Amino acid sequence: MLSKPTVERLVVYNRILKKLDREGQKWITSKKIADVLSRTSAQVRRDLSFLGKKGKTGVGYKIKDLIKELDKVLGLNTEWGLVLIGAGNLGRALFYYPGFRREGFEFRVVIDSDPKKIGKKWSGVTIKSIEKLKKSIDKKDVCIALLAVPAGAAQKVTEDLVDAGIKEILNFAPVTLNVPEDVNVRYVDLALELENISCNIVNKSK
Amino acid sequence: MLSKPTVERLVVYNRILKKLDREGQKWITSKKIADVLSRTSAQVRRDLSFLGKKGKTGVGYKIKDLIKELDKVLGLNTEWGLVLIGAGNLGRALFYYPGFRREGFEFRVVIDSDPKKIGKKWSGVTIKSIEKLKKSIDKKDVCIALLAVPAGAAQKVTEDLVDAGIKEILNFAPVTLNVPEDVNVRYVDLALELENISCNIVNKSK
DNA sequence: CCCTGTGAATATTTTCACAGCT
DNA sequence: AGCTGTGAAAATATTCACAGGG
Repeated sequence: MLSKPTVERLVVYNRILKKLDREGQKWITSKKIADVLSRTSAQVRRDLSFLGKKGKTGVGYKIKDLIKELDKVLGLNTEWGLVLIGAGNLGRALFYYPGFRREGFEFRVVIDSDPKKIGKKWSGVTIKSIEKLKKSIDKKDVCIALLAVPAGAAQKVTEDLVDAGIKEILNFAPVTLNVPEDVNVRYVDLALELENISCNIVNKSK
Repeated sequence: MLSKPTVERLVVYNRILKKLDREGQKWITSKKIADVLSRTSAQVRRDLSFLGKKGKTGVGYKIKDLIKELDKVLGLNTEWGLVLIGAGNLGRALFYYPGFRREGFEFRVVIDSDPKKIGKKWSGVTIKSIEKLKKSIDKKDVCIALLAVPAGAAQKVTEDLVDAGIKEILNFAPVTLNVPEDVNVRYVDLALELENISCNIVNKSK
């Protein structure tokens, strides 16, 4: 239950609903949500039906209730501690990305291998060496790692993360990581995103 | 033919094959590719079968041939011009991300709205104002836009991009974009990636 | 009458399993 | 013997379509 494609859509619905809520709207129909995303209303209803009965027949869904329910299912009513591995250009962009904090994700530990960076502070978080990983994440209650290191370093660092007890990794390095079964990796691969697009262009005519 | 999930996997196969090629390997089997990705060999064969008959029964695939074929299908045997919209932290990380150039993607135009940034140069590319968009991309033969602006600015900029003739957008802004039918948007939504992970953690026990 | 919730139908994707080539 | 390519089966995911509530 709650398949991957469904979760992928629920997070988007949640985002849309929060925007409507900020704009002062109270109620929404499955059709309206569907239209924003160019999907079918049946799919939206099916997806939302996993939250338990929440809609009002003939009227639609109460936005505030839906958000509350979605936040619960998506785990957004807690604070999540993050560790960032790699304080380069991409790492910095992630660290200062405003969208994380807003949804309860907080960088508590930053790791880099460059001695010139170690000891520097980013908004009060001191950049540490990988040796300090386990101690830091235990102390700061961190359970999700963001990996923004060069491809060549990624597998080694991943093993350090696994040793330190991390079970969830968001990987930006352009390599497939080898991890134990109980560790979950999500891939954000920027070059591959562009390749999907170029494939699109090339095969558009067909 | 060539469904979205298939393309999503083909780009990954291509990456793996290029690594093996650099390491000097000549031949590969579907099973070996599958193992790296924790998938089934049948799926790899099915995916690769869309390239036309390329495997050798009893032996496997010649890595160089596969790469050549994949590059062709994925549109990687050409140079692609990119325009970056938004020269903030994320924009800079994207601009200097080494993985793009390597696969033939080149930033040729950079746009920002901040007068303090306009006129500055990044590796020889001058940051311009949005008014210069159409002229710049026409001159520089750009067909893919990377959108790295704040949520509030994204829809407006998108319309400028569409007016300028862009048909492919890789959007990093955390909003759903409204575009004409013939314009394709791919979403990279960093906060939503983390929400998928937190949902994972919360529902892991179930 | 409008919109939800959901069985049933359809479409898509993945896996099985094996014939056939080397 | 080992591995590909692919029909056929199975599993997933999406859409249809309508009963039923307000």
